[in-house]
Amino acid sequence: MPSTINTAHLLPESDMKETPRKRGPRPKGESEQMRLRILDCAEKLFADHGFDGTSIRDIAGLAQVQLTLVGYHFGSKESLFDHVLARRSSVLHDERMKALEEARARHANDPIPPRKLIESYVSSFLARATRDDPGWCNYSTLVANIANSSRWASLVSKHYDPTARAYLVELERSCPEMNKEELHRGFFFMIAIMVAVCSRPGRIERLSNDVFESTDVSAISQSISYFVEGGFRALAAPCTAKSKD
Amino acid sequence: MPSTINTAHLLPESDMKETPRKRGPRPKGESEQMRLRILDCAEKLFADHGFDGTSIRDIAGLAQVQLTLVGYHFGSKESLFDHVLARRSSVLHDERMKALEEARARHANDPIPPRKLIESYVSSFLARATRDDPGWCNYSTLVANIANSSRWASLVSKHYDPTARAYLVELERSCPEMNKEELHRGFFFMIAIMVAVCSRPGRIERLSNDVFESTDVSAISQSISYFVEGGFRALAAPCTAKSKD
DNA sequence: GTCTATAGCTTGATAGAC
DNA sequence: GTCTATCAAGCTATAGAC
Repeated sequence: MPSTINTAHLLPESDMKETPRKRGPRPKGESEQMRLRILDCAEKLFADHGFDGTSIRDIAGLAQVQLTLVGYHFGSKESLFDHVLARRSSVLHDERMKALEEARARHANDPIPPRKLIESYVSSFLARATRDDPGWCNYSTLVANIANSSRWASLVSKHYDPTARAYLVELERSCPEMNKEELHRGFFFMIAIMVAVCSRPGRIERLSNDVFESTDVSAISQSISYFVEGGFRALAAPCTAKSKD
Repeated sequence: MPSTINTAHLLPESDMKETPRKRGPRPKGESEQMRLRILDCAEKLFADHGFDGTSIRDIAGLAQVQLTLVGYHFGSKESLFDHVLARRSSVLHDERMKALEEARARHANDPIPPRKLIESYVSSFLARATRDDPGWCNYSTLVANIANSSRWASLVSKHYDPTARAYLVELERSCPEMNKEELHRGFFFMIAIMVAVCSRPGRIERLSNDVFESTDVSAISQSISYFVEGGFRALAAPCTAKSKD
């Protein structure tokens, strides 16, 4: 089924029929293109079929590249998976840390409102996941698929824990009245919601027998913000929530 | 590595060395035991390594059963997966529907408080997932692993949507003032949190550099309830949450 | 129902020519 | 860097003896 996927936008300019492909180095730049194509196609297939459900052959086939080239550029299959994850997680890390710095600067030494932190963390992922960029869409699906898996736990930690820790530290400053453990749980809940939303486009609609037609992303983003902020509030003041019935 | 798992509790009584295993039917009841053992071991391996990461050979090996017996009892590998999922999802369905009926009866024609519905739905899963029953632990891990995967979406829907829909209908009665779409989103968020908590025991603790030692389940359960209820409240009255900064 | 044996295919990895 | 060719090992599924 990989063969039905449109990857024309990833392929070399043309002349695919007259040249039966010689060996040896290509015109400069082409090698890097192939590298990227492998990465893009691996990303897509890993997202759709999982790690074990995807073979290196599938990837090479979709990327229209020789089988051995995958191993040449990225080593083992696991190493390729790591590269796929790393490429965009570093973009997210940079963006999130930059947003954090800016928020700190804007609020001088005052604590940053929790809502700002929540929105900053969530939207950097969600916005990219729901834009037209097919690469980021595949990536977010992939992340969602492995987010709840113990098998890839250490890989996920490696790529995402540094950012998460930085936000948690700031969040503690923003909510000094909150029990730290509750706060960390809330942050964990937030991440769970964030990735789940990306993983199953249309799930909410289907559950309601397709009464709701549109998957209006910005509306969902806003719902997440409200929901998570309300959740944090409830964790901060459980006495209110404790009111019986 | 399956060989290192202790499955003594699943194995036939003994005499494993003197009988080189004859063909033909076993003493009555033994066949059903083998069936269950296959199911239990499949559940464990699917949870730990995923569908594609588990081979029928692994399952047969762990269950100490002949390779072909797996196919005989459960058909294809996918069909076996379906059986594994079905066995306990039906238990959950029955329990949840019973709890729903009881809540309805207790509140006569009055709407059931949202918090009751949330706790009922979440705790039926979470309580079993965190008790000592290894079968339910494996099952909850398995469910968490596939919850965010598009590949198993239809399977998950088949086994869980009927219950979810029933709770959603009741929730609409309980929160008549809420926008239905927001309410459905909130329910979806709740499920995301519920499964994520099961999937990564210790994740919260590790994110905080192991400052928090215990994975106190009942505390987490309560946090989820507060958080989700607070989230619903925020969705119901976004005007409050909308307050700038 | 249980078992042996094997068909028929796919897998990840690599040796070595160019 | 790219390609051909091939390997040993793994896989699911099934035919057929008992």
